[in-house]
Amino acid sequence: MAKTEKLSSSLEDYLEAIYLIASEKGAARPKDVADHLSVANSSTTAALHLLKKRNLINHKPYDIITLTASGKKIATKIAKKHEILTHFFTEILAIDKKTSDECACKIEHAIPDTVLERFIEYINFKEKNPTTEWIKGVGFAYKEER
Amino acid sequence: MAKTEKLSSSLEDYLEAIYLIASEKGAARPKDVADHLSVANSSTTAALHLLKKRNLINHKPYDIITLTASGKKIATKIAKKHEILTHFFTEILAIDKKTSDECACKIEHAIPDTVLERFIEYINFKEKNPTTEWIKGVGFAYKEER
DNA sequence: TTAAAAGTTTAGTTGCGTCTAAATATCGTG
DNA sequence: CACGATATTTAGACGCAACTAAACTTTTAA
Repeated sequence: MAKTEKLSSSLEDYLEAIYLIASEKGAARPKDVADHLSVANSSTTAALHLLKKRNLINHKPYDIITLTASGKKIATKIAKKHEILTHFFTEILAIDKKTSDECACKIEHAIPDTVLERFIEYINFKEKNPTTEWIKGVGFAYKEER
Repeated sequence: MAKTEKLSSSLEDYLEAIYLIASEKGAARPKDVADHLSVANSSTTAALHLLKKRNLINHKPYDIITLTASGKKIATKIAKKHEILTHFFTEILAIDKKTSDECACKIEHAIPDTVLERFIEYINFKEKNPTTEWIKGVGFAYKEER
């Protein structure tokens, strides 16, 4: 197994972009990634070298970019974080889509898995029990049980 | 009025640290700041130069650090963001204090004022109306009224 | 089928934020 | 009050992530 040092926010952004583009149109090209992230093409090239060195993507010069198995695993997790956070902002805090997306994009790299889990549980709880109180119920139950 | 370019996350951290230390023990010294942020003393010196250039702090070599009026205004806002986010994590998501603090510290720089306001309103609403549903009530009311 | 356009990479630069090492200043105590 | 401990600053370096400009490759269209 390759070294699993934490990715920088920047590299996470590139990986996520590749994942989203590939999901949408089959394969990602450097230009797509650069456009998606609003960076210069050469910045993407540099990032691709780093992601390839970590075995997260497959890429030969002038060719398309695909995710390796471990790259896909990480990218999926990042995209999910983004999605959950956006959902929380739009559906719970009633914030507009654009702002929600921007916030999610910036903070998704800083939210540990354990905290994301709580967001998910909280959202699910709210949606299944719209009239029940989480704070004094499940919230406190967590504090005692875990 | 001095140029009001957005502070980097890093400089916001230094400013917040100075504010917290000063609140607690009257005046902040470079060493206190360095310890608080777990950085080298010389990193703090560099940051102090930048904050002074922006007229956010008063500082002469080998002397204590104080906040200017505008520095205090910004620092207060950052500290408040931190406090609100920590409160949300601990009281709403029932996350432990340490993790909550770490998360708040990382994301406080990325949350726009408008979003923070929603966090505050949401927390207040939950605490005043523990059995009422925000999502289908006030949440949707916001969407219609604003 | 070839020339222009579009995409990609390389090379070199910059800014920021950190670090270590070394120089300098201040503080505290014998 | 002087000297050792502690704090602070300066100097110099590094890594990261972006940029521009220029070289090179691929695609497209006349």
